[in-house]
Amino acid sequence: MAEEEEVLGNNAQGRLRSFIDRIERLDDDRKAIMEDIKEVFAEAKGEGFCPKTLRKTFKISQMDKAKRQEEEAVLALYLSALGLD
Amino acid sequence: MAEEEEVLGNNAQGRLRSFIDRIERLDDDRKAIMEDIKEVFAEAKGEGFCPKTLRKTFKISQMDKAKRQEEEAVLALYLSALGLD
Amino acid sequence: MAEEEEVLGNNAQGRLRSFIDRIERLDDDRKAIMEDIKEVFAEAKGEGFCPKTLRKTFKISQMDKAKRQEEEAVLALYLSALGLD
Amino acid sequence: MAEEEEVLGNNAQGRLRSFIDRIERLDDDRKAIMEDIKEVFAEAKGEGFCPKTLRKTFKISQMDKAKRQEEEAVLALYLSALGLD
DNA sequence: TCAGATCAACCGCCAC
DNA sequence: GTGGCGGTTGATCTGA
Repeated sequence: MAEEEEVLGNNAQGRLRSFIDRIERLDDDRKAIMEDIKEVFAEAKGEGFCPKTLRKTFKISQMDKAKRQEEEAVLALYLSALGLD
Repeated sequence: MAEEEEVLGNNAQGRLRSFIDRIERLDDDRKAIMEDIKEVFAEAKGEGFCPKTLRKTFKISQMDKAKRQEEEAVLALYLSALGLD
Repeated sequence: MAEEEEVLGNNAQGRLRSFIDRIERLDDDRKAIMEDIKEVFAEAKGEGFCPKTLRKTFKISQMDKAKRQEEEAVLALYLSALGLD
Repeated sequence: MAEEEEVLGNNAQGRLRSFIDRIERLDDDRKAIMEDIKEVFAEAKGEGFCPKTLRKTFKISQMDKAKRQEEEAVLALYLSALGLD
């Protein structure tokens, strides 16, 4: 009946450890996937595609079309007001 | 013999589509994992753990992994300060 | 009484131009300072100091300023871990 | 003839301190300017301008026009290849 | 020239 | 509903 480590209760302590472990595993998976994504961009670059533009393209493909056009309209408005178009 | 959509060449166009698709799939996986992580935090919160502290705890547990490497870096720093690099 | 350029209103247009101008000036200042910083590093390098190590040294000197606050944060973390937050 | 702190030589040590001090001062200036910039954006927002678009506008105003149009052309090409235009 | 690191901007959540 | 905050992303700069 030791008292050490009883601040949270052994039960809570075990749960805490379990949660942290699960998070760690999931986060490792996440990092692995991000590596994979980087590889795809690298491969595309190796075939002559511009990585920066590729990222923009992907982002736009994910965006709502209406919202995208609305944002572009506001931008065009500002640019026009400054004579930059 | 249509000429439309030939700006990139059919080949390049197919490659582009393939790359974007692969990225999209990987990104979906990534998002799914992030959802899982959120669920773990939510579950922990449901058991009375403070999510914010949990996050700090996880971060610190990761940092401690990195600590050894940081110590190496500090060593290198001091060596460098002595012009021994 | 021309109507062109009235999409934002002349007033808003002038304000926009003013904001952009102010930002531009400030950003120029910022860039100039960053050039100065680079010059200091270059000068130090010219005297035999390792720029990379110099950067780390500077960063550490700044971090130590922040250390006290970090310690407060750690205290709060532990309090939180005990459910006392 | 004390030996302490002689690793770099007193001279080099003084120079090092001087460099770090200069960098610190310049960096403080830089941070102050960034605060000013943030204030301008906040003020613009207070008058109804969209901060995000404002930032884009500023960035474009700083870009070389030719380069900008070239980048947009590549983006349009990719989007077109994906049928997203 | 390119990969890697550093840093500022954006975007969600959370608390108020 | 709003403001602050943590995390993520994107860009810039350094060093190989």
